[in-house]
Amino acid sequence: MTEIAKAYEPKEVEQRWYANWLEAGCFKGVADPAKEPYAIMIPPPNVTGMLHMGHVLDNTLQDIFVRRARLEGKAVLWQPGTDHAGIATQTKVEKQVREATGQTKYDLGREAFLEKVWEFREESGGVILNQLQKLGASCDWDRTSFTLDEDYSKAVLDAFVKFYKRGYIYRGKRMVNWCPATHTAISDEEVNMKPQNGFFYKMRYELVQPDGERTHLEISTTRPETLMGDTAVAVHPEDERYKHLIGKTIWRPFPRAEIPIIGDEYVDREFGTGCLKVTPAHDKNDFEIGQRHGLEVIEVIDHEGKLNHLAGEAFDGMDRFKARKVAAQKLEQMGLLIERENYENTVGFSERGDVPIEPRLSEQWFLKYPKVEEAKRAVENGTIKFHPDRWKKTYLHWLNGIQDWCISRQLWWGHRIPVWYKKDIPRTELDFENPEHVHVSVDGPSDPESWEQEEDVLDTWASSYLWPMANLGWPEPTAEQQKELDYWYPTSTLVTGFDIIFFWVARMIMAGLELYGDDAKDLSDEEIAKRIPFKNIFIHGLIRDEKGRKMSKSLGNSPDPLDLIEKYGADGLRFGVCNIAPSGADILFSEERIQIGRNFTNKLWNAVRFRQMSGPMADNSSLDVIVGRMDVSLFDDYDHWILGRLTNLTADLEKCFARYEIAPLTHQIYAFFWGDFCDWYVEASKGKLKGDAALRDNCLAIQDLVIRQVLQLAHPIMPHITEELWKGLGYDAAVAFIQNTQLTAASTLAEQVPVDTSAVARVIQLQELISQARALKAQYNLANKRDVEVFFGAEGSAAEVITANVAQIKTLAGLGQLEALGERSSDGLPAVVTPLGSLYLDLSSSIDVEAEKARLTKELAKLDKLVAAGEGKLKNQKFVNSAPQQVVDGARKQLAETTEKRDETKRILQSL
RNA sequence: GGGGGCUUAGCUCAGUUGGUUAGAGCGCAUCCUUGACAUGGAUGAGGUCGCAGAUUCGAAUUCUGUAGCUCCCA
Repeated sequence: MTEIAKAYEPKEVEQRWYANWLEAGCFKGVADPAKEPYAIMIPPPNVTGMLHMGHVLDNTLQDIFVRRARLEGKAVLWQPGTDHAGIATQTKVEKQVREATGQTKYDLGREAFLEKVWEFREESGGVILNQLQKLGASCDWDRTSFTLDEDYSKAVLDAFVKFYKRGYIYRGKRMVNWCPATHTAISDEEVNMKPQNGFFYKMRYELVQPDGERTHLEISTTRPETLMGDTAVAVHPEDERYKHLIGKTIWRPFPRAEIPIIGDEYVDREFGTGCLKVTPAHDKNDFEIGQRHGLEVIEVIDHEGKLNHLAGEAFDGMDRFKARKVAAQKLEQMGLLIERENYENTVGFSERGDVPIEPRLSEQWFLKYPKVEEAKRAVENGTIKFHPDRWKKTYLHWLNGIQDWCISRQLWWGHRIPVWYKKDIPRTELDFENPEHVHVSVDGPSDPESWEQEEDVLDTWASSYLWPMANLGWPEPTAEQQKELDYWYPTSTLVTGFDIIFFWVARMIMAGLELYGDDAKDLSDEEIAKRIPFKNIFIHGLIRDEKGRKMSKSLGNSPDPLDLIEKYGADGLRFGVCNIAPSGADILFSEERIQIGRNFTNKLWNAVRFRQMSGPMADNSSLDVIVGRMDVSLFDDYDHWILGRLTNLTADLEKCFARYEIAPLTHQIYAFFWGDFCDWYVEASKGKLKGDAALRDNCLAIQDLVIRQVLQLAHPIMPHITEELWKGLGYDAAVAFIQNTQLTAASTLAEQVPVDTSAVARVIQLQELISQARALKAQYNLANKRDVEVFFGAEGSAAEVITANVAQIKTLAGLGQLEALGERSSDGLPAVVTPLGSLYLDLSSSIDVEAEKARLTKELAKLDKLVAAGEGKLKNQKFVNSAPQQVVDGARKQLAETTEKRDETKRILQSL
């Protein structure tokens, strides 16, 4: 730091230090039995994704945790990597290919298409990781992992095979959420419910045998396009209106067919007409009703969301939304449509395809979740802790109503399911119990030519749920990997957003419990503690825009983090993001709100710059050396005070980390450094720095100590600037990088530096006095005059405090003279009352008596109220008897002070 | 329908187990380019802590009810 720029220029500093760190191998995770391990597995971003604000938040928090852990002397591993993001990546490449050549993936074929995807991933797969480096992320990049890496893939298949052999995985024809845009099944968690404006159609189906009263039944539906697949009409079995019709039949209007009327308790009598058309092929509930009553399942909508020939010739090949209108028209023409009313209902949308999902019957692979009870127990008994704690309710609630997970996807990009079918046996005749029919293994059959592999791949989450263990060498660790597993697993903390508690967090826990270790039915608490993937889960909110809307490309409300880094610096952005990251669910983001980060880095920069300008640099190589430069006999009240505050800050931050309370971090550091250190301590020091050399050097040693500690405390949040300043002030003489130093604990600090607590109390009084003096000056538009003369009316100990600190008071309040009032008359002088007695402004002329009277009258009223409140409280015997002694004493002291201030204010007012 | 969360200054939010006179940042007003910093300094205005009860000597904080907003699940 030879050339000191006036403003901090982050760009060059950040690039330089990041390169230095990489070169020195600062981020390497080295298992060291002498140290406590601390490991975080990154939530893998999509391999083809771009950095967005959500990543910035998530990774800044992780970096804060791991950098703090290093300063606490732990061995740290932050494992980076990406996942293959099945649907997202495949659709992206499909689109690219289509735009470039007009070809579909079917034109290319499976292998050629996958080559294209791999090419795409080679080009863009590293982008997001480079972006994380710009943010300063201290991951062990040598370990960068990808869910389709060879070893990782083996782990995924191995898990599948183990689950299959243990009976957790099965194949079945079920209703799934079908995405007609991406042609694949998706899990319940990938369906977003959105309110939609549509119509509620009321129509009539003709009874085959009229019951005398009526010839038709009225039926309500939002989806008339499915009526061609109706195979029954259901009523509630106890519905007086209809129950006599159960067992009779009714005409489906088109294709015209006689279908049964059935009784089923699922039907809500109050809803609509109380008659429900049942389409088992295209509605989950209808399917279940169909199962109960043995109904025929007629599929009339295909995988693309188009109707097929079973819907009738007129509809064959028609899109489902068009078919809805056409079906309604047709009903109208037939005189069967009674009314069409506006209706808002919620419709499930495919997260990836962003089209309404189509419930569809299809052959899929399912995973029955293992170790659900243990997964609950681990969280209930605190083996795994959520931070904030309340998220465990969400987790437990989900586990209580958990349904089997559809893990197959009709995609090509992903882990192809390791199941082979014998070629000469028709699929419908396969016996899954017979290994001659169906082969399940990681490596496949020894005679692959006589087998056909399952076409489907696994859901991406069915690979990333192994992330913590597979990255460390599970399931077949080498001797070296075994050591790593023993050392790092279970990992320390998982940092992620609440939106993937179901998708990922819970599944990782269950996978770990089932797979990490031998096959076991019931697990003891001890075994659970060994198998869990992580011990702590830090849940943060989602970043939204300033109006609370989700950030999205289409709204254009999502800033590019790289632009923000360009403008504010990575450290500024990190500080800003950390500063607005409360524990609540949503974080409203606006650029305005992160400017504080840039401002703070600049403040830090300039304060250190001022330290350099204030006097000669001295040996800063260690805490002991700096303490050795200090001379307690020269300490003034401010010296004691700032060191006391520094110890408090250190202790407060220790508490924050221990409790996973991240929100207060930046506030604490900001308030101490800007408020206490710069605004008070440095300002109070300015006189000393120009005077006596011994006093000056003592003061500089204290500043060096404070800055050193603050740089360490702030380093996890702002790694680059703190490293630069660390070197700039020569703290690096013994250890090259700040991250390799030990953070001094609050308890050690308290032992090293003597703090006179009575001095701390005096400074608080002095600050009040100085603020009052400044306010008095401002009242008379003298705020910026530095030669103002002020008298103080204090006597006794208060006068001693003022006299001892007269230089600092003059500097801080900007006074030319500060003398005892003595024999002078204070009549007519503007005055303020402080904890150390009254101050009088020497301004006999040009005083606005009326304004002064008004101000003091207002002040007096306020004080009267406070005195009354205090007296009332102390008159209350119950309060005096039952409140703790210190509270009562405090109230007495408070009242005494307030009363004195009130009386003094009254006296001054009367003297005017 | 089930579950969670929120409601404190104009805005965004802190407020630890109830305890002295409820805080911060931004914004606003007034003044200031004095040799660290205008990405700055000083001062000030601004709050019946959603509403109604209850417990308590004492409630922003605990409990009950209630209103509004929001998220998740069905």
